Amino acid sequence: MDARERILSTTLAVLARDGYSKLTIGGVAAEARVGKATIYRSWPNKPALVLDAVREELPAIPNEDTGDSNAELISVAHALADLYCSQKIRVALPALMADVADDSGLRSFLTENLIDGRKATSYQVLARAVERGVLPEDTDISLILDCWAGAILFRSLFFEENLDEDTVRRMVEATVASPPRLPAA
Amino acid sequence: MDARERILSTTLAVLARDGYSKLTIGGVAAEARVGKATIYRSWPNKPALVLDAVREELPAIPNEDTGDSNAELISVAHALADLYCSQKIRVALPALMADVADDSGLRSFLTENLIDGRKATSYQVLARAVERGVLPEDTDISLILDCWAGAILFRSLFFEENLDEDTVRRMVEATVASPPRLPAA
Amino acid sequence: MDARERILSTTLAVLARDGYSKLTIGGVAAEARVGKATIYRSWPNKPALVLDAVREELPAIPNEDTGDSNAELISVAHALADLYCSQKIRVALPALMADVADDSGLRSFLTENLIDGRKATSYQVLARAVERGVLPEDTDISLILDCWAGAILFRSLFFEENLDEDTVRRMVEATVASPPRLPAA
Amino acid sequence: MDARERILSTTLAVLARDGYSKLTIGGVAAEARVGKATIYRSWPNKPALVLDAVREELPAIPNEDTGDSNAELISVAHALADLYCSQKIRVALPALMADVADDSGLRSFLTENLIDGRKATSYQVLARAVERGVLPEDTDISLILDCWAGAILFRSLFFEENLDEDTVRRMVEATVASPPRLPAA
DNA sequence: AAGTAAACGAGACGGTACGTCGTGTCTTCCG
DNA sequence: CGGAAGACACGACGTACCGTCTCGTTTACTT
Repeated sequence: MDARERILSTTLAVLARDGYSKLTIGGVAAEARVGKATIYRSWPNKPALVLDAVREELPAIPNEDTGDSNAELISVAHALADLYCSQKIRVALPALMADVADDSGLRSFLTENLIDGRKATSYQVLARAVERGVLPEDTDISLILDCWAGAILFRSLFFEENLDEDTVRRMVEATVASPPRLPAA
Repeated sequence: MDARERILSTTLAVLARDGYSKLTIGGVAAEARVGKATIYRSWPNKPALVLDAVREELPAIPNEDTGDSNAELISVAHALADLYCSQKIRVALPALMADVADDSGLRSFLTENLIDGRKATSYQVLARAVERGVLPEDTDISLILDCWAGAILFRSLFFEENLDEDTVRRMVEATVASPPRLPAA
Repeated sequence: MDARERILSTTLAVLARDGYSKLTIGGVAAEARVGKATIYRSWPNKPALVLDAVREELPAIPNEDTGDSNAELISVAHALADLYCSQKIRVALPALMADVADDSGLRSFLTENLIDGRKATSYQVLARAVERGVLPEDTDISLILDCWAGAILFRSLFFEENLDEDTVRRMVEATVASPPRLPAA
Repeated sequence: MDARERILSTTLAVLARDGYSKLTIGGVAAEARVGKATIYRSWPNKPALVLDAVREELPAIPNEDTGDSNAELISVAHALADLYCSQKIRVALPALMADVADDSGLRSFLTENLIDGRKATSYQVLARAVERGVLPEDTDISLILDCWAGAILFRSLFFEENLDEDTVRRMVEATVASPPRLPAA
């Protein structure tokens, strides 16, 4: 087990045990039996380290073409819920968002790694639904996705409440019944 | 101008000028020509101070009964957008959410002060729309509000993008055309 | 029991209980059920207060003319030992000496109140011994007194050791046998 | 020039310039371009730091066997005078004595470092005088030394007066003529 | 007896120093 | 010779007292 692995897994362990604010580069180094410099050689600061540690093994968005767009849409929404309600994300994301405020490089890194890929995948699923006529031509796909993700994240952040399966389904059904449209161009 | 006022207004000024992470209790104290102890006498820590400073003069949710529920719904959504896109909130909210993670007392203080009141007011407006038949009896009002707020906040946080007037309108229209329903009970 | 008395006796009590360094004006005020300003109205600072509190009821130097100068000299030396080994003095004097270093007004107040009077009295006793021929005409009385007081204080300060009765007697006897002389003029 | 040296020499400089009471750990750190933690890593508090800084380069007690015990005794007394009247000691010792009152560990450190060694050396010189018959067999050497040191220190502390050469000589002569004896055992 | 002034308790206030902690850089020394 | 160990400069933390300053509220003296 090389240093990098030990550092990342220790980071996750400390994060889960002590939370983000009590996680310290020095603390992780000590616990991973690693010199601080070894950490700083690979990551410029705490949010970068945490982001790197958290990034992996998060739920992905399913993009299998099953022929049944309704089912696909629901599983996309579920995947979003799984993502934003995962323990790692709940513990680290708010703090990362905050720490990242001073560092636009890190900000885009975060957005690209956690958000953009999943949004692109989700977009493909919804675009397929449009092609199939399940959603109208002028559907504002991006807005739908942000509503879904936003609702999920919002409840997670402020109410410590995860969207349950049924609620996700009702939200998706309502959206499908009448999705937001793109501007008239 | 007494100490409390001087502290709060200095806090807002520093927040706007330097951002949350560079705001320091000692710095605010010095700039407000106040002893640090005077701040600590009234607020236990930085997030509490910032929250208190930020809390005031944020846009409220309009709740006038105009007879036109469609217009009312749109102005509620606009008010939410104004809230979550206000400079104060954008600068402070992510950091507050993060700092608050270790302190459930502060967490509920934040939720109660920034969220709950506005959600309750918004709820009344939507409930009126239900009474008038603009929205169906079994509308999941709370879910609608969290979708709206979530979408707005999500774009603000990750894309530094504020929902423009037209987008808000399209989102509301889609919701009204087919709102999410409450579970079958 | 008026304020002044309450303050002084509380000061002595705190001094005995907590030592000089842990004695604070605010603490004395609280314990004496007195406002801090009431203390500051009468004493400019902590050493002044403590000095005032300590000053009273300290052993005086006996100056009775008994006809037996040898006995008188020994009781003077004993009185010095009693003074510098008294609990009040041991607790407060070093700290007073230190605090007083920045304030020459207070320094002379201390010297005058604690030292000068006793030294003058002691001087009289030794001068009487000179008159009687127990000590030679050119005895350096002042140097004798400073040797005695110095030895006592020195042992008290550095060795936490009080000069016992026998040691005092032997010191005095040696001095009487061959006292230091004044410079040849 | 490493940190330790820089700290100690800065401490001495500040001590001489500003006095003990205005010497601050933070101030020394800033002036020595050193972090406060670096000081606290090596010294637990201000008196320990000052004691360590002051300890070096203080006059030592001469212990050369010249064959002339009278001259040796006088130079011992002179060395004591040089010690207790040295600027470093005058500035720091009273405050050290005071601060040390709460910390018996530091107290013994002080005593051992400043006093005991010199007293032991002085003792040897006087013991040699006893061997040579300059002083009687049953001389209370320790009491002599404490008288000398005490007189010197006493005048330095309370009268800001240093024992001049002649006075030291007269004090020593008187002592030699009739030293205090040990208890009859 | 009422009115007024002084002294008082309580404690907020601006400041200064404290001693601790974490950061990110740098050096030392061991395997 | 790469990496652990940790010293280092820096700066914020939250606490404790300082000495000053308002506040009301007793007291106790004047009228």
